[in-house]
Amino acid sequence: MDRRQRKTREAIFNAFTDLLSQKDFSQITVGEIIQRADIGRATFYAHFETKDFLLKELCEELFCHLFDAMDDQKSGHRHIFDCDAPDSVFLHLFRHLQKNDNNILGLLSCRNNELFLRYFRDGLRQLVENQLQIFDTEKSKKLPRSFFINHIVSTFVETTRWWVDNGMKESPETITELFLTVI
Amino acid sequence: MDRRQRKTREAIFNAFTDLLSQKDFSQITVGEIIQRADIGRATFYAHFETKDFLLKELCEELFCHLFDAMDDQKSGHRHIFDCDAPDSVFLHLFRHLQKNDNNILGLLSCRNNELFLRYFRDGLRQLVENQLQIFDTEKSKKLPRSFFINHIVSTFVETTRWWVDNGMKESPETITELFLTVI
DNA sequence: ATGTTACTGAACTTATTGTTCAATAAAATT
DNA sequence: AATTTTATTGAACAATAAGTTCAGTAACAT
Repeated sequence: MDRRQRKTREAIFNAFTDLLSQKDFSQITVGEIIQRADIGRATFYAHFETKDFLLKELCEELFCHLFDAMDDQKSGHRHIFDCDAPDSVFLHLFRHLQKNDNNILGLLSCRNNELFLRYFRDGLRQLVENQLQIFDTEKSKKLPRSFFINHIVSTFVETTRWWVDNGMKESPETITELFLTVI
Repeated sequence: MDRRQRKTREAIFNAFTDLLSQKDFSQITVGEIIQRADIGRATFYAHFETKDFLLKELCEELFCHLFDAMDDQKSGHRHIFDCDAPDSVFLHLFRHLQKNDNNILGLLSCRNNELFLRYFRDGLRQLVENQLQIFDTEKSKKLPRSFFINHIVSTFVETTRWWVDNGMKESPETITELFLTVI
């Protein structure tokens, strides 16, 4: 990819995440983005069809990065639900989130958009589906599969949200424990 | 309240819920609302400052109605977590939702707005907080209070969402059971 | 009957979106 | 090094929507 393209793309993403941490997605205008990114209006539209697509691509970058890192580590780990096991996928996820390399948490905070959460959930859902065979307990067999997956995903998202909204005082280990307790 | 005011207010609410069941909140314009409600533009703004306030007031009406009905029945019911008990608050909630008197479910469906969900959660949170003393189990005592409340509320919302998105094939009783199983 | 309040409709300003295009600068190709 | 391709620019443009204003009219209350 052209260096110029990479640079403007980066500039747009940076400006956009900055703005997202300050205000709701729906109130961010293209004008603000290009002003902060210091690029021309036409350039923005050369890269992204709409603001929605910008969010979509940003999410894809962030989440693919996050979930790919998980996928690398998942093979061979059986005790996904043993919170003492240092290789718990969920613990890894919480640790990655805590680092907050690319400001995922800013976006996850409650003032932000449903669209963003949808991408996060979709990524998680895939991850959980891949691991599902591992935790067939007596309890889970009574439940419809999609319901059960949905519940795990939702609980993970809401746990993370609670964590962020309360200042992330707890360690990833503690949060993983809380999460596994309620599951 | 003036009959004229009541009528236009009603007309606006009706037009708005109609539109909400068809498309996302963010894509609904004031123009569409007033056209469908058959009122003047200035009239709309005489009633509601913005589209956001319209949603806010609509939610307040719907949820106050819903949760007030619950409050009427809550006193004296101790076995809130016993799903066989016919007086389970959650069962009542699911039943009320199934009736869908005022199209809450249309609004709850996944394509709709975060703002709407926030009001729903707020109402639920209050309800759950009021009932919290009832279910102090060994499990729940280990958890931070706000985390636990949040978890119950989230699980209720997500259960309902799953129910709606899957066509509401299950009876309120079944859903209550699923809900209580994962809690 | 009179005064008050709510609705109307049309015109208007402002803000935002998304497009177009000719000019320019950077990258790739020969 | 010269040439071609590609990305960016900036400004102008049309289209849509938000929100305001106000004089005129209809409904309500006393």
